[in-house]
Amino acid sequence: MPCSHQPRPQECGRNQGHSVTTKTTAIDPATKSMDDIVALCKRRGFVFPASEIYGGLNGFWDYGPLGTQLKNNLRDDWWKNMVECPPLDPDGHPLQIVGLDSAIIQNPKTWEASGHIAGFNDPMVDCRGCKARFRADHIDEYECPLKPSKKAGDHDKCDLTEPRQFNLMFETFIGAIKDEDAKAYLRPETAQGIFLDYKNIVDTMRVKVPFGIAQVGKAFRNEVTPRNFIFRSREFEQMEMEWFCHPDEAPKWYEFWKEQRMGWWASLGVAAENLRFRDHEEDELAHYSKMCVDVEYRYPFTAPGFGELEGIAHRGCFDLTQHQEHSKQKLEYFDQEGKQRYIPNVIEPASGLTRGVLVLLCEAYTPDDSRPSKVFMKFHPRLAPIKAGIFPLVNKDGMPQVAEKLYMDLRRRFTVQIDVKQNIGKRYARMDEAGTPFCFTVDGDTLSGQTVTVRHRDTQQQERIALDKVAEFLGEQIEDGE
RNA sequence: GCGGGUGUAGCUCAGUGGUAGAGCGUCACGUUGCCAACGUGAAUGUCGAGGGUUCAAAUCCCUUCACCCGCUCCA
Repeated sequence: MPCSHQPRPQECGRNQGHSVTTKTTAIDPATKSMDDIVALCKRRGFVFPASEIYGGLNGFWDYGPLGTQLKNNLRDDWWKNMVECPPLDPDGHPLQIVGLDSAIIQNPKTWEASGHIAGFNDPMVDCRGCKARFRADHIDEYECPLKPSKKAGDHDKCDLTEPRQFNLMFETFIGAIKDEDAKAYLRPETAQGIFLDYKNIVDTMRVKVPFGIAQVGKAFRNEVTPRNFIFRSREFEQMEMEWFCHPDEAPKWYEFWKEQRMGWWASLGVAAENLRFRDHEEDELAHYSKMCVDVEYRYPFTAPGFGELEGIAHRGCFDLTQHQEHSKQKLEYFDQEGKQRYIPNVIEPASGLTRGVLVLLCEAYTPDDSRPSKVFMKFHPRLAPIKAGIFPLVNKDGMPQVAEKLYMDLRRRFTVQIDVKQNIGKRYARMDEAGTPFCFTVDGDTLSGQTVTVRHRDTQQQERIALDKVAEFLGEQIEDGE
């Protein structure tokens, strides 16, 4: 679960020694307009407002055909790097991480144990005079801007509303009868499902501490103010991994995962200057956390400042201890070699998948007045929703037939599109907005020389390659990037 | 939740009480010889939604919803 934080000025946070080097050619996000990005997302089928024909629904978004593909590609890359081919430990051995897909609705006791029911139900008080809202239990700390010399506790009683409950968890009811006994919650984070299945996994999967359990899935929070496109929505998707380790080794692994996670984001083509770490101050740490650092991105709406993308938290033994107490099930780990019994500590890299999609969209968005589309989406080829467009230069002289054959060939391995309509420039322009890194064009020389042109999205340059090497070319480009 | 702004075709917008419009995009046919070319034709709207005033409402009034900005909130 990403940790909470207050926005801070840019100067307060600095990259703290991560060793990633990325070429610094990125466009300043402050020059990108969120309105333009949102408009392109709709125009090209990345993201739509949810239930738009009924006027939409605040805090909910649909991922269109290209957005879904982009999100799946990001999710798959995370899964591959976390579960299927996890990083090597400092000694060069592959880490052990297994996958999980737990239920969205769990026994409600889960959320009592995790602290969410207590933490999600802060009674809030509004001041009618200065329109401020604050926690009822913080009433003495609050300073009213209208009466800066006075504390909120000094307000006239009639200025303050009664304390009101704000429940940030979505409630639902199990079964057809809607009463308190049937009340349940949509999970506000995916992490707890991992702790609930921790014992099952230890018992069945032959894992030994240290090991990890990874999960990708939806989570729901009844946010007070959904804002900034898909940055804060009420239904969102998380990618979380809980790393279980010996308490003595937790600080080491905390540093390890911090570096790993930053490295992964950089590997997706996110410019180093738009990423940074920000350590949480002691007073902003969540109830469960001993240490927490955010990976932050410079979003167009936060620039020149940064906003949260992923949180790496040292959760100590809080969660397993809580669940052990509440469930009365023994969740200790027995170390055969060390002959010791203990509750593992947890390091949690938790990122927002949908927030990651937003980062990819913002980072890829590249205005370019020199081209017909005026803008193109510079996705890393590995993440691009469409890998290549296949075009006959003109729709005659046998070119469509050759293009069709190439398409039928490539579609088995890659997400590709064929387009025979209208002129070639229009087709290139559409692919620029979709962020398609390559276009293969069948022209007159294809018929005689068995070659096609490759048009590169970022440079608009063309080169000629053999028709029977196209699949190989595409495979290499997607593996290595451009 | 508070304050301000916006809402008319897929997009950008015009229309201030009297038959719903333009450009771009989309689609079809023709054309095409590498970057949204051209010709002809076509589709697309309860003017965000609901209610009210009026002979008549995109236009005036009320309510509501969504989005944007600023607060607030974000375990």
